[in-house]
Amino acid sequence: MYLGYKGALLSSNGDPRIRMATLPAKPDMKDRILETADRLFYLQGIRAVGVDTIAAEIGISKRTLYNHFPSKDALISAYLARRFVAPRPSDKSPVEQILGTFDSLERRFSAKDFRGCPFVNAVAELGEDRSVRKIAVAFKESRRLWFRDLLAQLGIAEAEALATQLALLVDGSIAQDLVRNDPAMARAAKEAATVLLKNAGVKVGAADRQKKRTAKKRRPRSAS
Amino acid sequence: MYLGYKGALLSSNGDPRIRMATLPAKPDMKDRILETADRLFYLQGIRAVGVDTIAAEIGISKRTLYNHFPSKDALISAYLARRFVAPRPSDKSPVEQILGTFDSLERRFSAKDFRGCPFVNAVAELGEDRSVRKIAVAFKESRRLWFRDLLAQLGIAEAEALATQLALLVDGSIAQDLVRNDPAMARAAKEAATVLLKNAGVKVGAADRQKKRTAKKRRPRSAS
DNA sequence: GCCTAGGTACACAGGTCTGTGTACCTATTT
DNA sequence: AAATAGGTACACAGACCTGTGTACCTAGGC
Repeated sequence: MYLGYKGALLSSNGDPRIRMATLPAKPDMKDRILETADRLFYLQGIRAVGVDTIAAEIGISKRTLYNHFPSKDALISAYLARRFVAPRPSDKSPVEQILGTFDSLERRFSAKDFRGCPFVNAVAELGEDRSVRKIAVAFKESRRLWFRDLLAQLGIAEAEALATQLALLVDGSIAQDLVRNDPAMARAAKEAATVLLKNAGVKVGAADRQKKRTAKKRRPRSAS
Repeated sequence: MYLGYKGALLSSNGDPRIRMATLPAKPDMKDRILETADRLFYLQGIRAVGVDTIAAEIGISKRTLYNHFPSKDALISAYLARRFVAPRPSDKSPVEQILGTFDSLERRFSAKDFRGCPFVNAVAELGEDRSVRKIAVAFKESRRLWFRDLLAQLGIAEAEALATQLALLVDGSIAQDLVRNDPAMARAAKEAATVLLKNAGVKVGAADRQKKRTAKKRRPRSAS
């Protein structure tokens, strides 16, 4: 027997007036669908997850899903749009923000539900789909520009080129971690980023270099 | 009417003795299947390509395909195994080999049939598939070790760490090019790699830095 | 001349996928 | 009280997928 969401369960279960007044105050069905689709798409792959699966996971009927999204493609687009979050402004120094990026990455790599960059994965999976490519490019460029502006604040002449290189390190560590499942890739990227920054004339303080709580079996003298 | 491959066409087309002696010397059906699967899997994605499509592309029946590979999974494994090519030994200096990697990448990026790293793509698409992950890790590690050994030849102390960083740049540029379709990502990676090498005490000659045929709108003084 | 290996053609089982149609049920608004 | 909005249950169309069954045909080796 299919029960669906709680409201249905209760109301099909005796006196309908028993149901709690706030129950059908479901927190926006559309959001629930999107959130579930996000999780499944990201963890298992877009093609690997059918709309049936998404609906079943929430406990709604497929019909309801299609009442909120006209097609799976629309759901995919919404999924990627939802993943496009701009970095929030910070009080920290530009250098701290730049290097902190790699600390964040390391934390995310350590989470067991990290599965690479959703945009890169989507492009890899969906190939030449125009809209997917478009949003993926926009995302990559937004992060590059974020780096560039921070570097510009530091007065770096080659901010453009260096921002691109930092973006390479970010995506490289993500790809490597996706395959290897090794959060140390983020540390390696941070060390490389530090060298690049220093080479561009940025003063990198020791506090920026050593932020980690647990340094596991690292050679202490490894320069950067 | 279905004709299939040339041998069938000719022999069903009048006197059977007309057929050229070497025609059914088909260059190993298995290889043809694998080569076609490779092309389609790589360009369109593994899940996106059915065995029907592969068979139709060659002009053979699906039955023939299944006589050579017991399942699609086996075909996928063979595809990835085929992509696992170790870098061939070279006479060039270690530095030239390392930096030449990025020149090769730029050339590959410029080809219109480049679609990222097949191993990363397969992991992104197939998720937690054990055998896929295994071969992908092996491939990534083999390249990292190749870098490491070249660096060791140069007497670099931190060969391990630096090799990892170079690998990050390689995969970063691949991911970025997959999304952006911009071969310049390889140049950016090469410039970053040059900085890292110099920082490790490697002497990088001008010949290593300037190998490109056409330098398009580059600031001439951009350090590396 | 016969046998075998490896093709071909074609049907089909059984599953999954996206997307729709339809009838009903319930809560809120008017 | 009636209408509306947004659920549910369920069937189904139509496509596509992997994989199998079967009967045939042909070239080459014995």
